[in-house]
Amino acid sequence: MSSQGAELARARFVEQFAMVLSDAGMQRMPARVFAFVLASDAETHTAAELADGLRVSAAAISGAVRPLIDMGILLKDRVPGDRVDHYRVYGDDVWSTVIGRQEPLYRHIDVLFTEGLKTLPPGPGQRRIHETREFYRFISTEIDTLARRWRERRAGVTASREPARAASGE
Amino acid sequence: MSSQGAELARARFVEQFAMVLSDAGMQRMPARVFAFVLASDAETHTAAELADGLRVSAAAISGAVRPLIDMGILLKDRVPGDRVDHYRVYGDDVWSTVIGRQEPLYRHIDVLFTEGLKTLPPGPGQRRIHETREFYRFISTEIDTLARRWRERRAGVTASREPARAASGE
DNA sequence: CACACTCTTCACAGTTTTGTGAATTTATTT
DNA sequence: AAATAAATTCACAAAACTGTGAAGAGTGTG
Repeated sequence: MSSQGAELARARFVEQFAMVLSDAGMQRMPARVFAFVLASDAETHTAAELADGLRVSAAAISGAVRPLIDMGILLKDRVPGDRVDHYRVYGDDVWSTVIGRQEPLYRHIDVLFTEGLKTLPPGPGQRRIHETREFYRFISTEIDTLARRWRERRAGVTASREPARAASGE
Repeated sequence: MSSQGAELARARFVEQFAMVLSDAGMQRMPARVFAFVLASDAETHTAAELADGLRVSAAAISGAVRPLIDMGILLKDRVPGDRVDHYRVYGDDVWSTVIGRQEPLYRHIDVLFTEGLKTLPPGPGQRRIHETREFYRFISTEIDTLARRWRERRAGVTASREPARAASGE
């Protein structure tokens, strides 16, 4: 069936999902593309399909897709003989990818705090900033553990719903 | 000494720290106040001090402080006999607080995805969204572990620099 | 109770973001 | 090479966001 209503519901969900990502710091348009790519049934998408599905211009897609590619979340490839780009998510475990790509951010933060600590005079402020640097370092290391544990759990989850199953979620 | 230069350096650091928080989704002004409160040597701050230290208006402080209080990061109290509010960070372990306050967000996300899953027809899209919900649930649970482990590590870090020490950070 | 002072709210101006259509560039086919 | 089609860039209009000054509300003091 795949009625129009169903597609409308999907579009609504994509938008709300995108807002969650947006609140978490991702720019709106890339967030939309990412949400769309996850929630849609196709494995690859042309720019036209994205533009069409999200009801935005080709220009917007072009701009939104680059940061996602830079982040290593999306992959662009063009099959010789076809003259359109095909986008698809990198790897079969997006969230591991997303987790992994945080590292440069934490490196940047560490530099910032280390520089800052050099200029702060001793005192409660310096103490708190030092502790904050330790916190970010802690998170940075824990992220590896987190990624590993996620892969373990994911194996369990995907195993339990192997072939595409019946209807409703849950 | 506490030369003007030193305070200027602190202000610069505060601004950069605030930008990190801002990139991570916190609104700019609350981020500034939070960064300022962490990096300054005082344990409590009046609105006037915040406005002065950040070179912004009292109105801006008023607006910035509310979300921080709502998040449970800042505490406002007024000593009887004084007619100004005094702000200070809640608890002595800010980052545990920050971690803890994520829960409502994850609850919201879970509802959103569960609702969404009801409307998505079976297929790769539904499968990915289901997996994404599992991912968020995973993170949500892991956060408790993370908080506990942070408290452990923090005990070690603070112990090793007990009284405010010499100069440069690290 | 009237005063003094702080905090908050509000309308607004300046700035930044966002997304578009048109023009340009890049790539592919004939 | 010329022609065609897609992707990107660019200038711009619309919308959202920020922070301000001023007015108003709340609170403690004499």
